[in-house]
Amino acid sequence: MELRHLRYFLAVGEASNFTKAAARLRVAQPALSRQIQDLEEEIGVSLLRRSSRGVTLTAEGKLFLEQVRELLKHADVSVEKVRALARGQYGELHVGYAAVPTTVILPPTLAAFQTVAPDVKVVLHDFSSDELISGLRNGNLELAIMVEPTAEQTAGIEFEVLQTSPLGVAMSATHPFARLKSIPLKKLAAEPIVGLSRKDYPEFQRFIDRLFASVDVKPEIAVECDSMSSLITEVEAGRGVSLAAPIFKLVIGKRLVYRPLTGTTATVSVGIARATKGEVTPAGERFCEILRRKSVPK
Amino acid sequence: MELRHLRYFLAVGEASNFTKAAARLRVAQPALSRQIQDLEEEIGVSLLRRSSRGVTLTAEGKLFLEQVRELLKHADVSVEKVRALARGQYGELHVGYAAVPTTVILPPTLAAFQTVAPDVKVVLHDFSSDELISGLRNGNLELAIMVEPTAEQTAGIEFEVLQTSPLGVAMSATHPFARLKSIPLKKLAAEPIVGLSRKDYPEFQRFIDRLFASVDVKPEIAVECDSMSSLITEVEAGRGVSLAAPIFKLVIGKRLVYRPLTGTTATVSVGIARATKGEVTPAGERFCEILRRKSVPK
DNA sequence: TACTGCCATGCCTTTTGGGCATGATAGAGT
DNA sequence: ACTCTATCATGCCCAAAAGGCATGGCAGTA
Repeated sequence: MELRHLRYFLAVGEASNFTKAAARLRVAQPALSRQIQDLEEEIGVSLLRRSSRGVTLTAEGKLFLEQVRELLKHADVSVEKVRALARGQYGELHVGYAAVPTTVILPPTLAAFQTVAPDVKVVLHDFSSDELISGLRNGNLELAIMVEPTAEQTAGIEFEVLQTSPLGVAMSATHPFARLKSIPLKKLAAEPIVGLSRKDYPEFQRFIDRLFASVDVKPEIAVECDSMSSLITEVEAGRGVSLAAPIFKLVIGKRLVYRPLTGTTATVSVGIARATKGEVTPAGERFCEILRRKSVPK
Repeated sequence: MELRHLRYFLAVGEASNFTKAAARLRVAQPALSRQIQDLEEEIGVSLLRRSSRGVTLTAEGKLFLEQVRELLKHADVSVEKVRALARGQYGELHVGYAAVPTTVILPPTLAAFQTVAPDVKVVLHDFSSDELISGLRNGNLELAIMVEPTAEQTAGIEFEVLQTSPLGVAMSATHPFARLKSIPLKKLAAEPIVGLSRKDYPEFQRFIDRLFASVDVKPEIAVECDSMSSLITEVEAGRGVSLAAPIFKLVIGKRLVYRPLTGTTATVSVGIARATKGEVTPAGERFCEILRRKSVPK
């Protein structure tokens, strides 16, 4: 039994007439006749009652016709799904992201992506840097949108910068720094700093080190937080100030005050990370394209 | 695209190796290679990654393989269903029945049928004679197990007798007849009779007429009931006595008393009715066979 | 380096689907 | 009643396509 038999049977069943069905199928009537005979012989059941005024379906034929309709539909849909997957318009896309640095780009990217590829299920994973990297390595994540990882993390990981921003400082409104328009690096160096956990965010530690190397100080890390919300709470409570990028303003609301950092040219970059060996699906590629487009500062 | 392509792809996908898949399919490896190439070309997506150590599925290939598994399974099941339908082991069987006359034969028949054809959904319809006949005529019923219909009803209906029984009389325990061992027809003729409605059970009226023609009396029909339970209630209440077959004893419990009727050789027959033109499915035929077997008095 | 296992390609054979002409049949129209 | 016409089946032939065999290219392995 081949799909041809089923297609032919469907045509005959719907037309109740070999001649017309044959015309619709663009084959000669005898050829069609043969194929249907072969089909009936193979399944061993007579599906049609022939008369000199057309054909009618037997009970078995009716049942089979239903089944054949479903079957051919299923076949079409299957092929279409595979094609859509290849075009990046079907499937699942697991995207990891660092919540704070992506507050601006991620929502419009998602929206744009969903209009372009509505049948792709985007699964978002809000992870720490460390979890993002290991997610990429073990294949649970296809892409991660995150702060540039450190050299150790980068093994087997590709990183593509999307946006680079200057640095700033976040502090509680009652902190003395809040009266300044901007904070010089030297002043910051003397202040206790609320940081991110070494374990989950190794790049933070490295970054701090490099930043303060220029002024030859090792700042005091007052506390290491394992999430942004804890960090904000700690800063608000006055345990210290925090390094931040301008985007940080969006998530601190009125709880904290943000001031630019001067006396340094250091910047922080956000971008797309992916496993060097990991295959990126067409859907992933599309997602990246949109990300790049949305990242161009207007 | 033909089922062959799908079968071949399934084999290759499962073996991850053309050569082995070809062996399993009993075709030469190059032939298989070609078919898979054709398949990939047709759907326009590469499904396999060839290497010199076998093949691996691409993401698209994995998706397609799943689909193909379902599809081929579905095809098998469909054919099997059609064959089962042809063998009378699948489908729906609408059987109408007269509740009282079939109390003995129907349950064991159903039980036997369900062990023989477990995948046939038997749909039972407890109808009046009139409803049974029209059900057969309009095709809602394939078979009906009922009391022999009258000549008018029989147009376009075939009837096959299963069991014939003598007649008796049912009455309340306090009725004077209850003290007799049997009731002569002549005595019955003088008694008010509780009958069945002319509309729903036309054969009842005819039957009464023929029965009493021999003694040349027109009995008084005290009340016409439209169901057996009403009839029993009326008889129990003393509105009159009722004609009955021995089987009636099973449904009256201790509410009524049953006595044989003498002075007549009249009998009542129960059997299978079907539409002369209506096609009886193989399942229906099987059901009839079992009915016949179960109807042979032991 | 030779070897082995794998898949692809080229060429030929076999199978089979399909076209054309024609036959058989039964209802419709005259 | 007879022809006409529409319908499906059959016989025969051809062409397309599936399949087989031999072989080639490639990569990991002994």
